[in-house]
Order: sequence, then C-alpha cells, then structure tokens
Amino acid sequence: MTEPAGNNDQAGGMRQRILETASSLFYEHGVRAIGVDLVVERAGIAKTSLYRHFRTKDELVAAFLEREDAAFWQAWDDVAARHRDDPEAELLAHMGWIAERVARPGYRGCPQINVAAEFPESGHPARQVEYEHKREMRRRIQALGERMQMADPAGFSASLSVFINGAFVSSRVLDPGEAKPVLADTAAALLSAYR
Amino acid sequence: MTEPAGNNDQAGGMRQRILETASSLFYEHGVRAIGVDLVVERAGIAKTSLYRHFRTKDELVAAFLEREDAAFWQAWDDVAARHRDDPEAELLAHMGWIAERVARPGYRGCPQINVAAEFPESGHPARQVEYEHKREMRRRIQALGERMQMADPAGFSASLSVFINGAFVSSRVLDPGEAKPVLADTAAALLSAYR
DNA sequence: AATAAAACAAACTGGTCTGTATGGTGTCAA
DNA sequence: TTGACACCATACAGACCAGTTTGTTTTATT
Repeated sequence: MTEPAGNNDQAGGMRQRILETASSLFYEHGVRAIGVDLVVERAGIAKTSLYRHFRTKDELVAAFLEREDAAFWQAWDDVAARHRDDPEAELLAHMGWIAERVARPGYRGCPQINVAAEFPESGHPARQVEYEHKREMRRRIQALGERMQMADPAGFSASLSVFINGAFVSSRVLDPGEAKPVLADTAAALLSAYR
Repeated sequence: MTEPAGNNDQAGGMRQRILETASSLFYEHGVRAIGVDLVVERAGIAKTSLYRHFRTKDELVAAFLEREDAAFWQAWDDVAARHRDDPEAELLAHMGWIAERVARPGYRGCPQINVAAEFPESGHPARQVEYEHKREMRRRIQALGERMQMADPAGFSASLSVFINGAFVSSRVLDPGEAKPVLADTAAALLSAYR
C-alpha cells in the first residue's frame, strides 16, 4: 500500500506542530488578535507550509476547536473510566475536575465559547464545531441522568450543562477556592431536585 | 454659571448618537470586527468628532459596556419595583425576563462576557466594567438571599449567578421554548436547596 | 542517481486598521 | 466683530491583515 503523500510521518508532525502553536496563541490571546504571520514565526515554519495544511485561517480556527474538543472529551472519558458503575459518583467527579480546571492560573475560559463570541456569524466553520461540542455536553449529561433513572433527564441535563457553561465564563468572578464548592453544591442541589 | 464647553446640549446628543451606533454594531458583530470608520459612517458623523468624544477605540468599547450595564440594571430595577415585598417572587420574576431576553431572535449573548472573550488582557479599560458588572450581579442576588433569610446567601448567590452567566452563553444550544422552564426550574431547585 | 513532494525564504497584492493632520463651515458668546 | 469651539470632509501615516507568487533547497522514494 503506497502512501498517497510523500512523507506521512513528518507531514502529520508538521500539521500538528502548526496546530499546537496556533492553539496556544489563539487560546491565550484570542483568535482575532493573532495573525497568521505570528503563528508562522512562532512555529518556526514557512507561510506556504501553513497554507498547505490549512486552506484558510478560518479552517485553522476550526481545527483549533476540534483539537480542544477532543482533548476535553479525553479528560472526561478518563474520569468516566474510573466510575464505570456509579453514574452519580461519575457526575460529581466531573464537577471536580472541571472546578479544578477553571480555577487554574492560566485559565481563560472555554475555547468554544470564546470563539463563538469572536465570530457571531453562524456560518463560520468553527461555529459548527462549537455547536456540536455543546450538544455533546448535553447528550452526555442526559445519559448520566438516564442511568440514574431520573424522571426528567433532559431537564436535568439542560440545567446542569447551562450551569457548567456558566462556570467556564465565571472563573474570573469566582474567588480561587470558591469554584470547587460551588460546582459540587450546585450539582448536589440539581441532583436532589431532579431525582 | 458659565458652561465649560461651548454647546452642551448638542455635544451630549452627539456623544450619545455615536455611542448608540457603536453599541449596536459592536453587539451584533463583535468589537474587533467593527472598525471606527464604519461607526463613523453609520453614525453619519466625522471621524474627528468621534475622537473628540472618545480618546481611543478602547474607551469607546468601555463606554459601550457601561451603557449596557446601565440598561441591564434598569431592566432589573423595573422588575424589582414590582415585587418590593416578596424577594422570592422578585427572584423568579428576574429569571422570567432573563429567560425571555436570551430567547429573543437577535440575542447574541451577554455583551460583558463577549467583550471579555475578545480582550483577554485584564488591563483593558472595558474589562474593569465587565468585572464590576459581574460583581454587582453577585451582590444583588446575595441581597435577595439575605432578605429570604437563607443560611448561606453567598453560596446561593455564587451558584445562581454562575448559572445565569451560563444562560447568557447557552442560548444557542437551548431550544426556543426551553429557556423559560430551565431557568425557572433551576432557580426553584437552588431556592429549595439553599433555603 | 533521478524524480517528486514538501519544506524553505522573501517579496508582494490589495486591503484594513487606529489615530492624526489639514482646512473649511456654521454657531454662539463676549 | 472677533474669537472659540464643534463640526464637517478628506487625506494621510504607519502598521497590520490574509493569502499568493516565485524560486530555491531539503527530503524521501523509486
């Protein structure tokens, strides 16, 4: 089986290097604040190389969100794997690592929400990624509610996923040690209300 | 008493006209997407006039958030005035108008949160406005919790204001009729949990 | 060794951005 | 009437933007 492109190993590494550099710059400073020239310089590559792997900057932004999406669900799955048989414990564990994450020093909010704020046009390629990411959150929490045999798992999921989105954007107004108890207490309150 | 500036009446109207035009453009398309030239054109004024009333674009952005802040608390106070003697009814009424607002067709999220996403540098003049706005939300909800003689009004306020911020950024992932029951039910759940 | 893909550097296109400078017009007050 | 000031229109400075073009060098496969 001959490879379609000349050098797959290096080519994949190149794409990933560009994406990693762009991702950290985009996340830290915002997408519109970072020009492709800076990405090129910081990645130590030629501009032509960037545009071979990504048709436009908008596609690079969408790839950034896809990367963040994958990393987020990876973290989620890692925690879920430690609570295979107890959906309530799993849910509380999720609140724990999310609280820990939003309280971290360099935390700058949810990349999906930030990009959505920067690009109001719903036709932007990154907006589709953001939409699916948020939908997936609702689906996963609803599945947990179903496994807990709640009467209204959809309502529970809507409420809790809205709250989690709130945690992502409220980190600056929450005092450092506050995130953890607030997330835990609210989850407990919603659990008992929707039980 | 001589007026410090030549023509106060017109000058105030001019500033407000610029600010109104800029506000709707900023809110609809994002701040970084709107150049001062476009604001000038749409306001039907000269660029020199804009820069006489606002030192820089950043100050115009801060004024935009101050305007939105004032309008938001005006709406809040209007509702509060109709429930002077019943803090629980007032709180549920707030959930009502907020739900109605985020479900409106042209709703693009909370301007404070959107600007915060566009300008990560915490030194930006608009970020101070955003910070105070979010703090004020916590203060007001805590005051309601205190009037309800809750044991932990600060915890209640933290939880509910995080949730409200979540509602602001989740409007796109909520189905049209969903916002109202989700906000009402969650508020009820938190009320009974923190009672 | 030959071929092809992919990387490099650097200039360039055509446009946008914030902010300033210039000069002219209308209005109000001393 | 004279001066101060707000306003207008236009042009400009200097930087940055996304994306293309050109031509050379590296790298990998055949």
